[in-house]
Amino acid sequence: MTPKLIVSVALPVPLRRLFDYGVAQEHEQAIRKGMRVWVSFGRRKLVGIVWEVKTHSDYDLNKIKLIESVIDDAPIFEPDIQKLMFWVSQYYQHSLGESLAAAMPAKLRKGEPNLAPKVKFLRLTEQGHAVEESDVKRAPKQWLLIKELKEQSAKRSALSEHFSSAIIKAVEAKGWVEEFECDDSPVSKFSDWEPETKPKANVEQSLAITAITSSIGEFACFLLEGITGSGKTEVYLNAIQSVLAKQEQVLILVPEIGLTPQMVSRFEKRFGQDIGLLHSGINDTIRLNVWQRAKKGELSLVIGTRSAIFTPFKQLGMIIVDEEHDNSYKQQDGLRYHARDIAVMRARNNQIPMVLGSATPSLQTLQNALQGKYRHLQLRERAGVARKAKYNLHDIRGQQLTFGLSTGMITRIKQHLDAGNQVMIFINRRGYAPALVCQQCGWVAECPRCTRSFTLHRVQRKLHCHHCDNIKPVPQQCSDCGHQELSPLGQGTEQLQEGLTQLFPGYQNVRIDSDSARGKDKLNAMFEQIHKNEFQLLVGTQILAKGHHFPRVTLVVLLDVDGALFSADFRATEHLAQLITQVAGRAGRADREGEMWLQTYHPDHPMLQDLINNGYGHFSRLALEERKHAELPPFHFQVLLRAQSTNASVASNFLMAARRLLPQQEGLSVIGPLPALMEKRQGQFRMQLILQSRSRQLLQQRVATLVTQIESMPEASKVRWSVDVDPQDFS
DNA sequence: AGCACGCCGACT
DNA sequence: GTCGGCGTGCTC
Repeated sequence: MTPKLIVSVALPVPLRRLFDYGVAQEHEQAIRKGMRVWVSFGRRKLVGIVWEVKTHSDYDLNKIKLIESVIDDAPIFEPDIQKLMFWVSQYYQHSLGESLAAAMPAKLRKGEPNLAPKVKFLRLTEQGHAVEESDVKRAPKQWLLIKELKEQSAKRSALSEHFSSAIIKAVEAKGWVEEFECDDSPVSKFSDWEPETKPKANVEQSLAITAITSSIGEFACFLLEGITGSGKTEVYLNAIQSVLAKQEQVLILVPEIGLTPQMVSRFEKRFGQDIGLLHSGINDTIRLNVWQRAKKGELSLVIGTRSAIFTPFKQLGMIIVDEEHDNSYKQQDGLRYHARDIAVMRARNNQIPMVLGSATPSLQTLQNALQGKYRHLQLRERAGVARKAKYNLHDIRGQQLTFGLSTGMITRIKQHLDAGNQVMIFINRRGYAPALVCQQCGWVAECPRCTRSFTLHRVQRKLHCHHCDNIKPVPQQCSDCGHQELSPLGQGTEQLQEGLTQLFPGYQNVRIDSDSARGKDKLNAMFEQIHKNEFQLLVGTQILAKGHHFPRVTLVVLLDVDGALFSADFRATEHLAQLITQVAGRAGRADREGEMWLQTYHPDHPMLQDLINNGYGHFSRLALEERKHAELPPFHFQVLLRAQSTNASVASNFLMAARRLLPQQEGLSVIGPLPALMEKRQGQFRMQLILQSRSRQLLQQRVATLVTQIESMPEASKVRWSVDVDPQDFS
């Protein structure tokens, strides 16, 4: 019998189309768009999202299968997210099913029920209610627990914060207390909370707050440009307060490593509410819980990294994207979305204001602000303590370097240390040395899969390929000539740390990079130690520049700025300027101005000159002019078609075939196929085709048809290919 | 992407 | 004689 109802289902497969299934009569009443269903697909079972409920199908009704089961009794995707995700899948040219899967908490993706999680509570039994203080004279702690439970039952987890497990077990064993399960009710732990006294806003802050709050209830996008210490967070807090007062919710996006416990506690203290946190350290259970409570409207505030942009809300009133220029907002595989850009679309759909905050706005956002698409709010005054560090270029041409440091720089570091201050040194390279070379014949230890030199890690006694995670023991001899003297070439954080131990024996140093900060709380623990002045010399990569303020640091040295000046990536100078400015803003304090030194072989480079003399604001406007002349983003839009294969010509032929599908057209330029910046990685040859246009609409249309054509191309099944809209990274 | 089918080479 | 290599093709 042919089914009366047909549903189009979005499935987590890379195929850019929907699949029709029949609905058995028993499910006809229950099924609606946005619900999850189990379906059989080929030989496997998948969780899909119902995207359309209809009465006929264009597909062969004899071949159509029935839905196996309907998982949800209410849609997990409400109309606003449906609309957003449809736009996402079109904009990023990605399968709708995979896009929706990326927007779901893992547990829902796996088909687990969308039930409110049960939480264990403890309550008194009848016997327990009868217990008097005199009955437990010898067990005062037990009496305290009983007394507390006489008032009301409580979460087991909350009780175990004040009572040891021995005490809880003891009263359970006596039959006085029993466990029961209940929905996790959002009992606020801030019942006795009193709002902290709000700092008085300065003129610029007040202007910003008024501008934002007067846009509540309509779409408006603000660029809040404020140097570090200018009180951006205070502006956020005030704007949030106005949204919360209307019983609406706020979503705050933060970079991957920007979410510090200090920041969370600042929000908790101000608003006295539970805050939903979503970042890499949050497990699947809590993730689902936050998702559910935000959707029900039980959480007013959610702070999260990139993927938190997909969190459903009952009544979203504002979105804030902090450190908007940060690159961790761009997903680098699968659905290659930019959370900031989706946020703008979401705010527009929902007719709510959004705030993009940064001390160093991305050129894209700045351009939007300059041409009036976003409102530009600036905080120029330093509201509180710190003063900005003073920039200096240090010409190292013809200088003798010890561990990458000039003699003059070593003296300067010593002076700062002897004055009781901390010194921070940046080097953008992990490990001991970026290469291991044979003294005799010049052979370099190379990763066979990437044809790039291995990085020597002395701590782990391993060669490590930073492009594919390939790890090898350190060879004892050259594999070309057999010579036994292999020596490290170049310098990484490990070697610099070793050097600092030698050069400054009286001072403690610490290395902070993704090797040493592995583990979830390790990084925060190290920052804590730095604040306690347990270390005076801080060595690290970019990770050191994000999110933290170092009031004791009065000298910052950047060792390798030159790489970015001549990079093949046109955004390298933008990123360097952002790094330099961010670091400068995070060092120093009121009573002593910090200094910042950039060691360079190119002290006359116009970009460095402009940045140190005129600051980021001037630099970025000049950089925009350059981008305009070079016809690069944000003035022109790009889409990258990537292809990889074990065979270089297969990848290249595929892209050439793709290129032939594009008609010569006014306003569309096609570059390539060209090898990627990382030409070979993990044994795969990587090629790319760049499509570029002044018109986003034209580009979008051409890519859409191109992708459809590629899908039916025979060469397409022989390569791994993907589309990257607004690529941030050409590696 | 999976997953199976299918047709050719080295093993018990 | 079979196990298993990855090329090809399909998924409502």
